[in-house]
This record gives sequence, C-alpha cells and structure tokens, in this order.
Amino acid sequence: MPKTNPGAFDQLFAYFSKTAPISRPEFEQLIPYFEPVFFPKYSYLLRQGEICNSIYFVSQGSFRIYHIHENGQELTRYFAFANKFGTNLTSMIEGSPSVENLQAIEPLDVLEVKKQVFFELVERIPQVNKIYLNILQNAYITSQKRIYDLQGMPALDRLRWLLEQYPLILSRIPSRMIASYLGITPYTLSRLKSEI
Amino acid sequence: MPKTNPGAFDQLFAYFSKTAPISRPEFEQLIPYFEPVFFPKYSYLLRQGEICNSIYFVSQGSFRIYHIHENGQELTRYFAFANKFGTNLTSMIEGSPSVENLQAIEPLDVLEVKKQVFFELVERIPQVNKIYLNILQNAYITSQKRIYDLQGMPALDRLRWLLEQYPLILSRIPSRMIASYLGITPYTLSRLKSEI
DNA sequence: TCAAAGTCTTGCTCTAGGGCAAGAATTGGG
DNA sequence: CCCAATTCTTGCCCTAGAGCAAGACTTTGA
Repeated sequence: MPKTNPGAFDQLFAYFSKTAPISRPEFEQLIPYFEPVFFPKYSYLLRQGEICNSIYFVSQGSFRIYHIHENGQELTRYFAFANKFGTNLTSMIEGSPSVENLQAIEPLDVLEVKKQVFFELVERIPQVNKIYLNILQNAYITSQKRIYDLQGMPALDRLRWLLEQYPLILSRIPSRMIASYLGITPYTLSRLKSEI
Repeated sequence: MPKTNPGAFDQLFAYFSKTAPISRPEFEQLIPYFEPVFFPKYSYLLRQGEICNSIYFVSQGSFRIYHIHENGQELTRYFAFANKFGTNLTSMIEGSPSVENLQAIEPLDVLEVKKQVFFELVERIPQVNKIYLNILQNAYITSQKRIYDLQGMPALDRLRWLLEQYPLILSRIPSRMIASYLGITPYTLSRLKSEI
C-alpha cells in the first residue's frame, strides 16, 4: 500500500485560501469528504464509457484527459498538474457516459470527492459553491484559449504556445501525448523539436 | 426606433421554466432588470478590446462570437440563436478586455442584463444562480464538443457535423462566417458544398 | 544486467486544403 | 429597378503536415 502525499490537505487549504477563503475550523469540517487516493503511473481514474462519479484534487504527479476517436486516433485535451482540480465535468454534470479517459501519467496522489457529496457541498457550503463556479469558469476559459490559440496556428507556433504554458512538459510527459494535445502526429512533433 | 420583439419575456419565462422553474410573481420581479434592445444586422454588441458589461438573451435573430488573429484571419466560435443566452463569459467574469467580437448577423432582438446586476441576481436569486451555472456548464460542454468533434476531423465531416446541429445555417448565414467557424477557407467551403 | 517492448528520429512520398486570380451570382442602396 | 459592391465559385498550383519504413535510443521487468 503506497503511502499518499502527506501535504495534500495543506495544499487544498492553500487552494481555498486563494479562491474562496475559509476559516481553519470550517475547513476541518470538510476534510472527511476528501479521500486521499494513490494511482500508479498509467493507471486510469476513469475510462471512456464509464460515468464519472468523482472530482479529483491533484496533490502530486499529473494526469491527462484524452479521447479516442472511432478511427483510433487519440486526442489529449487537458493536463492536470499539482494543485488543480480535474474531472470529466460533462459526464459528472450530465450523469452521462464519459467520452474521455482520465489517466495518471506520473505516479499520482489525489484527494477524491464523490460526485454526490461534492454537489451537496456545492449547495450547502458557499465556499465550495465558489470553488465550483471557479472550476467551471476556468475550465471554460482554458478551453476557449485552446480553441483560439490552437486553431489555425501552424504546428510550430502551437508547440511554442504549449511550452510557454508548461515549460517542463517535454521532459515530464511522453511525446505521443503532447502530439495528441497539439493535434499533430508524433512524427511532426519530433521534427519540430529540432526547430526549438 | 424599431420596435422590439413583443414575445421576448414569454420566451424568457419559458427558458426559466425548463432550467430553473420560477413562479410568475417571482419572475415579474426580475423583468425590470432585463432591458429589450434591438441591434441592426451586422452591428456590434461588443468589440475586441472592450470590456464585456452585459449578458444577452436572444429573443429573435442571431449573433456570432468571433475573434481576429494578428495575421488578420478571423475565427468564429459560436452562433447564438433565439432562446439562448450569449456573452463573452471570459471578459465578463474576469473584467478583462474582450478578445472577441459579438456581432449581430441578422436583425437582432435581445434582452440585456448589465453584468453587475446579473451577478447580484446570481447571488440573491437561487433560480438565477442555477441559470448561471447552467450557462457555464453548457458553454463548457459546447466548447468541449467543438474541440473533440472538429479537431482532427477532415473538413467535409466537420461541415456535416455542423449541418446536423444547425440544418438551416447555410441558408441563414454568410459562408465566410461558417468557414471561419469550421476553421477552413471560404474556397474550401465552397468546394465542399458541391459534395453535399 | 540484459533482452524485449516501447518510443523517438529521420528520409521519402503523398494528399488535403491553402491561396491566387478571374469570372459568376447575389445583395442592397439610391 | 438597376448598378456597384460584395460574396461565391472554380481552375490552377503550392505547401504543411500525414503516413510509412527502418533504424536508434530508452524503459521495463525478470
């Protein structure tokens, strides 16, 4: 049984502090709803077709969200690194089968909140409501940026754009996944790397 | 002074009814916050660089949200038809300058709510809070669909995909704008039309 | 520690879609 | 109702990036 990251709740408290400030005692009340879970590298938090029943706060490591098209080609939409919430929002909101896979790409420590619990907290605790609004807003803004910044831009510029946002990404994450995020083939990515 | 669509508030009430049911008297209380406004064809609700100060409920006509890249090329991200809310969420949420233009593409009747008023209502009126959550969720889901369904798909399939969602769009809206939504040139769109 | 499996690079060829130009069709203002 | 100004179509050529194949380089696990 691998032991999970001990600082996780401090990180979560810090997250609250900057998004929806909360007193220590109030925060302590919430702790029982967040369960520390460890996922080995390349294991799945959720697979295509399943219904997403949890939301995750990453305390260490990273995971990605990706989809496999009918033609077999794979498209990565999001990388979740430390101190980010991540889930399949669409599936969680609609209760519909996920069209996405959530996969750990490094050994991953998360705090998991069950969907039903989470939505109860959203209703009951104003700070959690605010956190949820914030998650939705950021998810939205991120996906807008992705559309504008990637569509119509040549592949090299897209790579540069990604490196600006995640300078370490090329060393942490397999190229395949990066290529699938940028919407290019690994061949092309490999060629682009030599052009900085 | 063109007169605005008289059924607007009935449409808004219908929208509430299916998203966040509200009693007639409660609804009447909200009416003063929604101002009917008419925009002529091709006029702008908001231009790139301005801060978005309102959210709009379309009662008749349509508008689009688009962006102009540095290289001059234009990218349409969203078409808002009757009975949809539309705004530049990012600019409205962050108070940041809009990177998008909102432009009427047909003679347009909207109900306008000022941003500050809207956020007050979101705090104060549970049904409006729910509507707002719903707007964010849908905006998010729509933009996810756009990413998955458009990225990596050949242009003809993308066109078919669009026509499934908006069968009338080709007859209502100039091709230029549709091309810029699909991320292809008007030349290519023109050629594709002949292949159904 | 070494083999087997996966991943990355790189040469070559091929194709979807871009972009120009010129003509046809549509639209709208006077 | 007609002319001017857009917008749409289509022939042509061109380019970015796809895809295959073969070899190099890395990981993994027994």
